[in-house]
Amino acid sequence: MDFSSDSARDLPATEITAALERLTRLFLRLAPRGELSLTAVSVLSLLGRSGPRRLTDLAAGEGVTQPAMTQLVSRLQEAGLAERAGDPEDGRVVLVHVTDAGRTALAERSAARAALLSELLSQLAEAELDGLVAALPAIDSLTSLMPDERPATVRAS
Amino acid sequence: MDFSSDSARDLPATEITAALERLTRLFLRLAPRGELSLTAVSVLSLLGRSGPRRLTDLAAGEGVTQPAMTQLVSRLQEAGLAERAGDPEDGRVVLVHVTDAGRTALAERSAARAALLSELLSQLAEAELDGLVAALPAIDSLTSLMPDERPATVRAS
DNA sequence: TATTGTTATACTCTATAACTATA
DNA sequence: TATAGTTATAGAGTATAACAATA
Repeated sequence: MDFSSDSARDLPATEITAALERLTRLFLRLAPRGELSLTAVSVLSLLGRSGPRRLTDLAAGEGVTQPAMTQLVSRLQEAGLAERAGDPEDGRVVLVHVTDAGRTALAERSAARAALLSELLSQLAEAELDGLVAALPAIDSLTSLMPDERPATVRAS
Repeated sequence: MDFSSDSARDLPATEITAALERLTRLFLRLAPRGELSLTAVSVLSLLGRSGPRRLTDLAAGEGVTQPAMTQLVSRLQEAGLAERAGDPEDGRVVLVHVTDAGRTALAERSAARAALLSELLSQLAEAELDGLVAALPAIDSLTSLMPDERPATVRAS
């Protein structure tokens, strides 16, 4: 094998960007109406994995403003998916917990999404699917490289 | 090589779904504020590639309602990125054109995105980058499999 | 009548600015 | 004073329903 030429390193990021853009659009349109927003999913998922978090930390981690997180948590709370609790060590702090209903909703959503995507994946050629699997490590790395502090406005269409 | 076992076909779609979901979120947060929405980009891109289109066709193709497309085109027009023109053959029809400013804005946005992503890609190991490139055909197929008629509400966080 | 597009209205999610409460 | 969080208000983008104009 020749490791010195034709490296992927030489490929313009433009191609990958374009592909990711189409993929993002596909993924957003895959969502049935009335579902949890991507930020909501991300928050519930984090709370489920790592336990209660401060509202400010959640806002910073998700790249949204503190008021936006206040409102998201309020919506989650009204839906019974999360709860606010005080911090005994600091009266100003709000600790956000995921509820059992929140865990259930998250699991159901994941299953539904996987089913939808599964249907699409089943239409891929074997080689294409292998390619997708080969990309998983890169996706893991990329997403862990994501800076937390970017306060980007997320617009979805 | 063994093509009969350990096929990617056997992998749970759950893993791929989760990875693509994280990737989508990363990509959405990569966007500087005040940018064009994904639908706007998709519309301008289509108009640039294939020429003027009817408003109804654009709405169907983007999976949004006709009123939503009316409003998007109005915003694009106010921003000078697109224009409305009548169809001499059918007085009811509005043909949407991209302007030179629209082409420019699209090109600049693509370049900016590619630059941001490039920075992240440069931090990947060679093998990871190769894996990402290997996934491009699958992403192309997936996005072309996307049904046009899904009227999903697009929520981005 | 059917089709094309717009207007009216409401909802979700976001932002910035101003505010309250605690440290 | 500084920090944590909320409230107030506005804007983008979407939907459904009702409408106008043309075929």
